[in-house]
Parts: sequence; structure tokens; C-alpha cells
Amino acid sequence: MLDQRIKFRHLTCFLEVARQRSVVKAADTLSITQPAVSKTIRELEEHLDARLFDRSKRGVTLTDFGKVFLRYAGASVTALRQGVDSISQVRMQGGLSINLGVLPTVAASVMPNAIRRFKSLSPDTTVKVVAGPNVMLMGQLRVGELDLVVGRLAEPDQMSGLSFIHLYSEHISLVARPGHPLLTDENPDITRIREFTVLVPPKHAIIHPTVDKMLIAHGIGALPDRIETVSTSFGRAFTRETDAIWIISNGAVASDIAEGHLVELPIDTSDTFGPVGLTTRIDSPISPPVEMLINAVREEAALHHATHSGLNT
Amino acid sequence: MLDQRIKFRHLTCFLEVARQRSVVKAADTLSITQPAVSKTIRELEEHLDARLFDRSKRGVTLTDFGKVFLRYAGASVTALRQGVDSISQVRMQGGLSINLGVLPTVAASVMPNAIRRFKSLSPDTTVKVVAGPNVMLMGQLRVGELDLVVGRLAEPDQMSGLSFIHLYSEHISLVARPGHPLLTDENPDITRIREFTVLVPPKHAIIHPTVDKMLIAHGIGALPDRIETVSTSFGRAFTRETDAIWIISNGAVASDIAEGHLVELPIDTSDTFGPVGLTTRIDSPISPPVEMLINAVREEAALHHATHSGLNT
DNA sequence: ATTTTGCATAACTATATAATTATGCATTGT
DNA sequence: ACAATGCATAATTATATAGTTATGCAAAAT
Repeated sequence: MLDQRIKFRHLTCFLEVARQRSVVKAADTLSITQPAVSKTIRELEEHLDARLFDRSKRGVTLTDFGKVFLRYAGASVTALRQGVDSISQVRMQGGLSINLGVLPTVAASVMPNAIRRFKSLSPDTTVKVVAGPNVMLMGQLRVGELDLVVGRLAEPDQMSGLSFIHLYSEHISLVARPGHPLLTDENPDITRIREFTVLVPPKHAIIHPTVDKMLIAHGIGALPDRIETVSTSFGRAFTRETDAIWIISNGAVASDIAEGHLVELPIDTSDTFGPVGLTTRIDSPISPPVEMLINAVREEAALHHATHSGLNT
Repeated sequence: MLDQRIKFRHLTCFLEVARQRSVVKAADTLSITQPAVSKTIRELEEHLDARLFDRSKRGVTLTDFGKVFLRYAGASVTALRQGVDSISQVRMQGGLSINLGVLPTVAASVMPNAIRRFKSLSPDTTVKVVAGPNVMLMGQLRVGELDLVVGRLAEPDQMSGLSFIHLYSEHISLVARPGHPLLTDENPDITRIREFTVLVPPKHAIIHPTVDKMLIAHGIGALPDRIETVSTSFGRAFTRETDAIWIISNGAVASDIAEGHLVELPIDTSDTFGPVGLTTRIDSPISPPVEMLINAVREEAALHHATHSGLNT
């Protein structure tokens, strides 16, 4: 049971005294008299039924209780401050907004449903969806321009200061149009893809090194006829209309495969398995609306994974 | 500036009304009269200078402002509740404690200093350090027996419900005693390691699949003479005393290499690069003491990486 | 040996608080 | 049309609040 007599006044006073390690100094910055501070602290201690400070003649120091309570008290007033701030934000821009970076893997698979799910819970929050090269998105995330990036786990050197939440794993697929010449074989010779135009992810894409490794592992060197593309819509259209082969993360084409618009080449890509998830900043705490979006994405991903897992195993 | 007139009474009242969508019902569960609730809400609205509810004749509904404020208000009182709770916890068990899982990679490199750093900031928090097979540690983490696991990123299928914070990346090393026969060559034939006893990580180790891939990539099949071991102290002693070769994550033997007790075989292990970091539960929020420990580890890792990065590039 | 520093306590006071009861008023439902 | 519902407002009151000034007291500093 929370003691209703505890007020924010007590917490702010406590925090200030703890910070300054001095009743007098705290009183000064709070613009009240020293006895007022003494009394407020004593009240808080009585409400909590625990000593928060050890008093000495050259200042005060936190007790064990105080040290522990300090963090939570800080969190509590911070939350309220944020709440007050966010209200004025809403007033200004007419609604909260979340800035979301989306990588190709999930842009067409989980995210549409995830965002719909989120909007049904929180219809007044504007969600801004940004796509682009992952390096750019990660940069924006680190700077605070984005609140969240969804997609494959980026290269380690890009992940400093960021936190990753795993959703599911997927592999990379080689897809072609139905009726493609290579599909006639049961076990096609993978090196024959050199005979066709191959769409590959560009150098800055997360999956680029993985694709390279895979090609090398399968004994394929540099591809003679290659197109580098970021655009899944281009890749999709081009692959369906020509004999090109498209190397792309499975999630980006899962629905096309399911619907028969594209066909996966029967080639072992098990070592291209990689984690897909949510990337956030580690320092700034996750705001409640973003947390809701995260939950929506996780739920949707679980659902998605359950229905599509057959493709991945 | 936070309006000091806002009290927890206002927040709890607001939360209750929001939950019940009714002033009368909220008044009932709060055991006060309906006008008292009306007035409290009005006060809060005045302090925030924003309408939180739309009043109608069949209950009240949250405004946009209210919806936004709701989350933060909840977070604020939750934090205070936790604070009050944690005090009684401290009283009972005589000090907060953190349960920490440590994988071999960091057990001997970053963690000792990181924990020392943390203890200097927060000497009254007991840190319990647990080692063991990563599968077990991850299981304990998921159940809540551990608060944090530090080490290599686990396999994706173990990461559901967990969040990963990247610290740095490291590769896997092949080490042997100084003066080992293979070290005489400038560019030794890696397949010759078959001639020696090889210490490899056991099947459940995180790096096991990576090691396997590497061996295959270098054209080495199954090793004829192998010892599987979890124990770094055994591995260390055995490798120093015999001609055995030890395949182990670099972090576990970095100091031994630096001090010349062990020597790294000049073999390309660049594709064994993998992320090392902190794994936490995603659902339960990170408690302030754990957050402090996380920061300590991050700072120490940054330092560690800065001084040791020459080894990794 | 003083003086200063730092906190605690006491006595006091205007104001705010947190309820209460009583009443009003506009919908909703019958 | 009338009762019931649900919230708002007003008047009232005991109590808590949030400070203030004045004073005391022990440890540090000079």
C-alpha cells in the first residue's frame, strides 16, 4: 500500500539533498529555509519508516535505504516530468508521434499488421515510418531522430549504444519467377546462377556480407551479371518479368512466395540464418508509447513466426 | 518546471478513473465520495492546464491529453511503489543483491574490473556472480533467477524474450604454449593441428557452431584427438603444459596472450567475429541497481576495447 | 578557545487540503 | 413523462501543510 501522504515535494527535496549531500545547500537551491528541508526529509522518513540519511556535522550521507530509494524516487519524478512535457507536446503538434525505421525484411511482412495492431490500441499516436539504408537508419536512431528500428541485426560496429531485442530469425532466399529454367532440376547446380542476371543487395545492406560469404561457400566467385538494388518493389517486378535471380532476405518476399508469384530456388541457405528484431537506444529510457509499439511488434512477430515458421525450418 | 501541487493522490485517482471510465466507480474503490473524485480530477487538470477527460452522461473518457498522460502517471506511481517495496526488501535481506551470469569470454577480462567499478559506486549492493553453460544461464535469466548475463550473443532461438546490448566484438583464437612446434613456421598449415590434441568448446557452448564452421571452412574435418572442455582454468593449464591447441574465445585468454603465457597461432579467424554484450529480460523493467551495473560494464568494456582493440583488427 | 558550520527542534501561522453533505442539471432508459 | 444515472458545483469543516523565525547543540575549522 502506497502511503498517500508522500508527495512529490518530498521526493524532489530528497533528491536535491541526496545530490548536494547537504541540507543547507539543498534548501538554498530549493529556495526554502533549512528547517523546512529538515522537516520535509523527516516527514518522508516517517512515511517510509526508514532512515534515508546519516546526519553528521559536515553534511549528510545516504543510508543503504536511501541509496536504494534514490533511484526509484528519481524514476518517479522523471516519469511525471515526462508526462507533463508530453502534454505540452501534444498541444503543440496535435498528437504524439513515434518515428520508426523499417528495414526491407519486415517492411512487407510483420510491420503492416504490427502497426495496425498498435493503432487499434493507441489510435491517436502518429507513427512515422521511415525506410532507407540501414546505416542511415542506425545513425538517425543513435541521434534520436528515430525511436526504433525494426529489421535484421546490424553489424556489431554499428551497434554501440544500441540495444537489440530478438523477434525471430530468418534466412536469405534465392528467388525467381515461376517456371524459371533453373527450377526444372530437382537439385540444380547453384553455380549456374552465373548464367543469369542476379539482383543482390547493395554494399551498405546488412545482409551484404552474409550473401557474399554464402556465394563463396558455394564456390561462386564474383557474379558477372549483377544488379545491386535497395528497392524491393523494383526487385519484385524485375524478377517476375525476367529470368533474373533475386537474392533477398526471406521476409521481404515471404508473401510473394506464399502466393506463388515468386519461387524459392532449392538451395541450402541455412548458414545465412540471422536474427531479426528491434533496435533501440540504450541510454534514453523507452517512452510508454514506444513500449506499446514494441509490444505490438513482438506480438505480431510471434503470430507471424507461428504461421510462417514452416518456411524456415 | 514540475508543479509541486501535483500529488500522488491526484495520480492514483486519475489512474483509477481512467481504468474504470467512471467517477462514481472510482470513488467507490478509492473509498471516498464522488465529489471528492470530481474535485481531485479537476485539480489535476488545473495543475496540468489540460482537460484529461471528456465528461458525458454515461461515464467519462480520456482525451488525447489524458491518454498520453496516463502512461507516464502509471510509470510514476509504479516507480514510487517499487521504491517503497525495495526499502522493505533491503530491511529484510540486509542489502540489495544482483544476480549476474558470466560467460567465459568476459569472466577473466572485462568483468573483474567492471564489478570493481560498480562496487566502488554502490558498495552495499551484493553481486552474485554465476558461471555455467550458456543455455542454463539464459534459462535462469528468462525465469528471473538472474538479472543479467554477460558474454557472447546466444543463438537466436534462445533469445526470445531477451534483449541484447552490444559491448564489443571479438573473434575466436587458436592458442598454444610458447615454443609450440607449429609456431616455428611463419605461415603454418592449419590442417596440421590435426596432429595435436585440440581443446574445443563443448556442444552447448555458444561458440561451438562458429568453431565448427571455421574448421570446415579451413578444410579440416573432424578432429581425431579432441578434448571438450568448459573449464578455462583446465584449458589454460593443459595448454601451457602440453602441445595441445586450444580453440577459445579471444576474451578468455587475452590476458594470457598479453603476458606471453600463451601464443596465438597466426591463422585467419576473421569470420568467427561475434558480438559480446549484455543480455537482459525484455519484459520486466531494468531496476536502477542493475542499470548502474550495466553502465559500469559498458564503461569498462569501452576502456577494455580501447586498450585491446589492437588485438582484434 | 573561539568561531563557524551544519543540522535539529520548537513554536507559530496562514493557507491549502481533503474530505464531507446537500443540491443541481443534463442525459438515458423505461 | 419520470425515474435513474452520472457528473458538477457549492458550502462547510477539521486537519494537514508548508512554510516561517528563533534557538540549541555538537563537531570542525581557525
